[in-house]
Amino acid sequence: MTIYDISEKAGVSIATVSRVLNGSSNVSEKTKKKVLDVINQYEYTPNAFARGLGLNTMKTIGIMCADSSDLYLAKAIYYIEQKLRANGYDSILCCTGYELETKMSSMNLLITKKVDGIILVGSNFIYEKESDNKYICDAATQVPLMLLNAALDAPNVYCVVSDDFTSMYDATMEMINAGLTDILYYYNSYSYSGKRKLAGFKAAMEEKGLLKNHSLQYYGGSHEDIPAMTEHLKKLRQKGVPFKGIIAADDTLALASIKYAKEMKLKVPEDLSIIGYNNSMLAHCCDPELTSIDNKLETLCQHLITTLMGILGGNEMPKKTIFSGELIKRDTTL
Amino acid sequence: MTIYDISEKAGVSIATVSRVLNGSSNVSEKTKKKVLDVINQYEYTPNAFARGLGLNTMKTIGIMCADSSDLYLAKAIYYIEQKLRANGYDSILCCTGYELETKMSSMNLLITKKVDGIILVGSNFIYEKESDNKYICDAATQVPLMLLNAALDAPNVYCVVSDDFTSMYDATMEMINAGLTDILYYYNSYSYSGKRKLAGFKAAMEEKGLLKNHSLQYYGGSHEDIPAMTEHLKKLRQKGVPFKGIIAADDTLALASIKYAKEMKLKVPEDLSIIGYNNSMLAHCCDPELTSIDNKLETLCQHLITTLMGILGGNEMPKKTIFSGELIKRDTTL
DNA sequence: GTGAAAGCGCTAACAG
DNA sequence: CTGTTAGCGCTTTCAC
Repeated sequence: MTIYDISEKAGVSIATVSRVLNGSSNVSEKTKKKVLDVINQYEYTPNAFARGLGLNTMKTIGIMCADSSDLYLAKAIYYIEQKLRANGYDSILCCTGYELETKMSSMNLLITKKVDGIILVGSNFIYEKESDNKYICDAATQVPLMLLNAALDAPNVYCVVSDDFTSMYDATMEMINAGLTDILYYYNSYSYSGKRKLAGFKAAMEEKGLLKNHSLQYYGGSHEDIPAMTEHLKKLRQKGVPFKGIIAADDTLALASIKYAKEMKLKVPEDLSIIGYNNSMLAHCCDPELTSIDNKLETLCQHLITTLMGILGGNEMPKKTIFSGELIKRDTTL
Repeated sequence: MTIYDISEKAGVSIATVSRVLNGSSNVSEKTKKKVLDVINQYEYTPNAFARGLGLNTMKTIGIMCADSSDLYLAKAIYYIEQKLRANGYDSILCCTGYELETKMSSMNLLITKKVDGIILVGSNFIYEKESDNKYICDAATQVPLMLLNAALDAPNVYCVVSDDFTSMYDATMEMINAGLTDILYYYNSYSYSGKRKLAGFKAAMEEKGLLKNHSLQYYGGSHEDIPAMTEHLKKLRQKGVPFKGIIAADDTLALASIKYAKEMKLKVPEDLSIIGYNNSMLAHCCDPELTSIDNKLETLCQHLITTLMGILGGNEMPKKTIFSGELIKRDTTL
């Protein structure tokens, strides 16, 4: 069933059918109804490929994320997909993994598929070495590139970020002001936002003259392996590293910290204060419940989509937007 | 840059270019190289829309899931997307929500977009009322429909399921054999697999003559609201419902059960045994760590994709495949 | 082994 | 207000 069949059965030209299909003006109510009746009768729907060819768009946006099963990324994808569809766009999802090479090939694939834009979810797409970010700039010559929680200054790339630096700075200050001096920063990523968080922590600690050699503790294992993280902390303690507070770059790491406290018979927060990041569902999963930084993910996503729609609509849009986070206090801090 | 440009620059016809592009036979090595050189030189890539129009496929599969941020569904999506791409297919993701109406509209959208197949992730797409499943059967007249952890006997729909009945039956028996008699089944879904699990529990309990009126406890609130689940259990105890064991249809519910035990100063597993379902990362998030049923999600996904690829390749494939689960014992059971 | 040409189904400019 | 027609870029017979 094509537009030709419909036009024939309705006794009009294909142009007229196309017009009613696209809600175009300048069709008399009468013929409009006539056409619509035939369309409904035969349950005709236009061929998306043909339309795509003519319009040079199929109204789809590529979403890239390293791992869609990561709690935080999954939530972001959920928001983004919903909001895109509310704007008449579909999403092609690409779980790229954490390797540059697979990211590049996913990017190419999306470009080849002629998506209208690409959203990079999460800060791990930006690399230290400028040349490693070339794949993003290249892609941006073809379609608008949106970064969620990452920043890159290049033509046609737009960033929406949470102010991780300030969030972390404030959280650290809060812990310091509660009287703690030995505070550990426990992190597992050198991504864009990872570095911002770390900088926020360092700034606060240095300001108070509390930063020590051992203050920064990097965990290099699997992102989901909580027992391994706990083990890592135990080793630290065995080595004699002292700490009364842990600020984690991620709720998972914070959860591992709570487990660690339990295994060491430390009371939380009396013996050990803990702050997490992301304010994910995990914050409710533990005992005591986790104090965590909320970075307003839904707001970020909403803004990102609004921006993208603006760009696709041909409007000038801000290249970078920053939202501030908020510390949600629960029971792992004094 | 089109195939015409290439053909011109290479001094051949577009047909020849098309042939080398599609790795067709019957092109002399010499002209092949000539064409390839031009293609590489201009970094030409064929227009996916035009190709789609001609071939009537763009090699994309629609993935529907109620909520991509649900821990279990997110994992499934991750596996599925990766395996699809490994087979040369892309995924269009649709987060449908839990309403029938939005599911139907998502389904239509995917059909309209002319995907090559649709995967329904999770058992909440199948309804009690047969007429409510019509949207699936209708869609299946257009493209193959794959159900993950759900079953529906209809033409062109294929199911890959975990044997939830047996998994739950075995787990229940195990708890009974450990000496418990007052066991609560705590669930939050009447989906296909939800009902299978429930049936497994009931079968075991009835077999031992232990099923009581209050054995089955339904939680109707938000899927992520752990405090609400905990509260629900407290109310139950206040009402005088006795239980020494909880079998949860979901790790989240099990986690809430652990929280409940803590708040009531009950020792786990001595005073209260708990078994969860899905063996998600949550099982490691709690203290004590959660005994949970693993339903081999990756295996299911792998098989589902293999089956789908077979169908798309024109092969006869099994309409329903069942895998069995496994109880992973940790510290919430005796 | 290669080229010419007929679609694929739709949109949009142009003519009436 | 409606119809005619020329693409959109590729695949695929069918000749040569």
